[in-house]
This record gives sequence, C-alpha cells and structure tokens, in this order.
Amino acid sequence: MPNLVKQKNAAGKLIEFNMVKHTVDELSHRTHAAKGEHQSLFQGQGKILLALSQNDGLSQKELATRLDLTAQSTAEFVNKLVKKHLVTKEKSTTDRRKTIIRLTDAGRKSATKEAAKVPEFLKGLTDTELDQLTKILTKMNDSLYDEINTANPSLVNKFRDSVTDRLRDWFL
Amino acid sequence: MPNLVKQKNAAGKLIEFNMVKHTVDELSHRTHAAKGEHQSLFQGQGKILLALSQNDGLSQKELATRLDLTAQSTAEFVNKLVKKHLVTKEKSTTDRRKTIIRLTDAGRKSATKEAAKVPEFLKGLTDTELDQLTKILTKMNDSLYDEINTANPSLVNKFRDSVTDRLRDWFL
DNA sequence: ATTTTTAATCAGGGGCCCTGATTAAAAGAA
DNA sequence: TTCTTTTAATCAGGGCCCCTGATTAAAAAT
Repeated sequence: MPNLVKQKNAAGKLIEFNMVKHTVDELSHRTHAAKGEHQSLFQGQGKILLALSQNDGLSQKELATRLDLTAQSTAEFVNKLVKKHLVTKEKSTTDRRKTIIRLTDAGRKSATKEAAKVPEFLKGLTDTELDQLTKILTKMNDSLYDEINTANPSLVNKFRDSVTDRLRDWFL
Repeated sequence: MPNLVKQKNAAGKLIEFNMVKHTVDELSHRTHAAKGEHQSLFQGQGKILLALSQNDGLSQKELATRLDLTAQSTAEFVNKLVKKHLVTKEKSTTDRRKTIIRLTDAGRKSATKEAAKVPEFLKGLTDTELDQLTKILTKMNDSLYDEINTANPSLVNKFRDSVTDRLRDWFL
C-alpha cells in the first residue's frame, strides 16, 4: 500500500516544478525574444512547425487531425506562420479543396533550433538520478496514456505515435 | 561526468510528459467543465483565488506584485472573478486609491476544492520511486531557482516564499 | 501649493483555442 | 447526368492568459 505522505510530497514538488519552470520560461523569453516569440513547440504555431518538420507538405486538414486541433484553429496558426514567412500555402492540384502547407527554409530552421537541447536543470543530476527519473516518467506517462485511452480511445494511438515520432527526431 | 545519453533520455521523457499531461488536462476539462471553467490554479483567475485563500483582503496592487502580474492583468482577472461572484471589490478607507479584494464563500470553496488532490499518475509509483522523484524534483527546482536568481534576483525571494506558502497549505 | 509618485482603469493587441455558419469543390446517389 | 451529401477551408465571434501605452484620481513629497 502506497504511502500517502510520499505521494503528497512528490505531488507538491511537481506542482512547484511547474510553477517555477513556468516563470523561468517567461523570464527567458521576456529578455531574449523581441516580440511575439513564444512558440513553446507544443502549442499553437509551434505545434504546426513541429508537425511539418516531421512531415512536410501536409494539408491543413491533415495537420488538424494530427495535432488534435479544429480546422479553424489550424487555419489561424497557419495564417500567422504565413505572415511570418515560416510556411507557405498552396492549393492542391489533385483536390482543389485542399491547401498544402510547406515549411520555408526559415520555418525549418525555426522548428529545429530550440529542440534537442538538454535543459539546464537536468545537468545537475547524476547518472543514477537520470535513470531513476526516466523510469519514473515512463511509468507516469503510461498512466497518462491510460487516462487518455479510457476517455478517448481513438485519440491515443494517433497521439502516441506522433509524440514518439517527434521525440525520436529530436533526441537521436 | 554526466552521461549525455541519459540526459537526453530524461529530457525526452519530460517533454513527452508535458505533452501527454497537457492533452489529459484538456480532455478532462472538455468533458467535465460546462463552459469557461479552465481555472488551472496557477494562472490567471486561479492564481488570484489561490493568493487570496492564502491571504485574504489584499489590494490589487499587492496581488499583482505577489503574482508577478501587471496591474492591468490583475484588474482583468479580478473583474472576471467579481462577475462570477467569487471575490468582492471595495475601496480602502485608509487610502482611497486602493481597492481591497476579498474572497466570497463561493470563492473560498472554489479555491480549495481542486487542490490537495494526488494526481492519478503518481498513484502507480512505489514508495521508493516517490522518494526518488521528490529528491530529483527538489534538485531540479533548486536549479530553476538559481536560473531565476541570476536573471532577476529581486524576484526569487518573493516567489519562492509564495510558492512554499501555498504548497504548505495544500499538502499538510 | 505644486509636483511627483502610486493605484487603478480604459483601450488595444498578441497568443492559444473553440463553436457556429457559410462557401467551394469533390464524391455519392438517383 | 443531375441532385444531394460530405469534405476542406474560411469568416465571425468568443473566452482565456497576458502585455504595453495612455489616462485619471488620490496620496505623498517638495
């Protein structure tokens, strides 16, 4: 039987981690970035860039389903990226309803630059701790996948694959 | 000398954790909440509620500095909470520039209800793993505090205190 | 008494996301 | 081949998180 106090300790630390991490992220982009340079890689425009760097030339609809976004949200982010010259839009010739989205050179660079970087706060951990953390996170992730699965079975396969696809590219 | 591969493994798992956690959160609030019921406790309106449950009757300015928000953002969130009858605004009698914010009963209830709950994905961990995770997160958090400290020394004391204050209340 | 600082507000904007209604093109049915 | 339905994308509008800039009212400082 698990120890509730230990669970609460870990939960508290995890909450603290999220809060502190959040402010560190804000701090860094407030100083570094000029304006509107958020792109957290896992949301909005960043998500699109990442999906395209994984698989360029997707249609908006394909992007939407892969990223679990509505077609409207996808359109919004794509249009913003077009304005920033990070992607291009072109009508499909085989199916004129479709719009094909492609990364520009700048877009490709922007998508890959921030990735594959080991965060500072991991560098202070020993090898043993890294192994422990990896193992623990694997368990936690599996548990979360289970939650997704029970709530929305159709989502989990698509999602899990896309996650592992992206991670493979960044970290190997 | 730390093993880069181990670091990357952990980093990957952590990124995966964030992504999966993110979609689980979305999933749960999409099904559970009626409309506009985000309140993630660490952002926006939730932040305000939390700060007030820790220390009721603060002025807007005090809220803003404690939560590291601008006065305008603070005003926005407070006004939204007033509309939801979760807090009240009243002019200070001693300094008529100031507006004192107080939790209503509903606000206090709303602030404390979601907290202090151990997330599902921690329940599958053994006591040993929980201890390991707590220790590792402590190190990671310390590292993040260091980052904040070097970037903005004035922020760290205020922030760290407020975090530990809040966590103490939720988890003890 | 006048200037300066402070607390709050209004106006406006950017980012992330959604629902609803509409258009244009493709695919299916009569 | 028409007629209908489905599909891909768009426009309009909304909610949430947050910021900068300009302005007002009141307190503090000179």
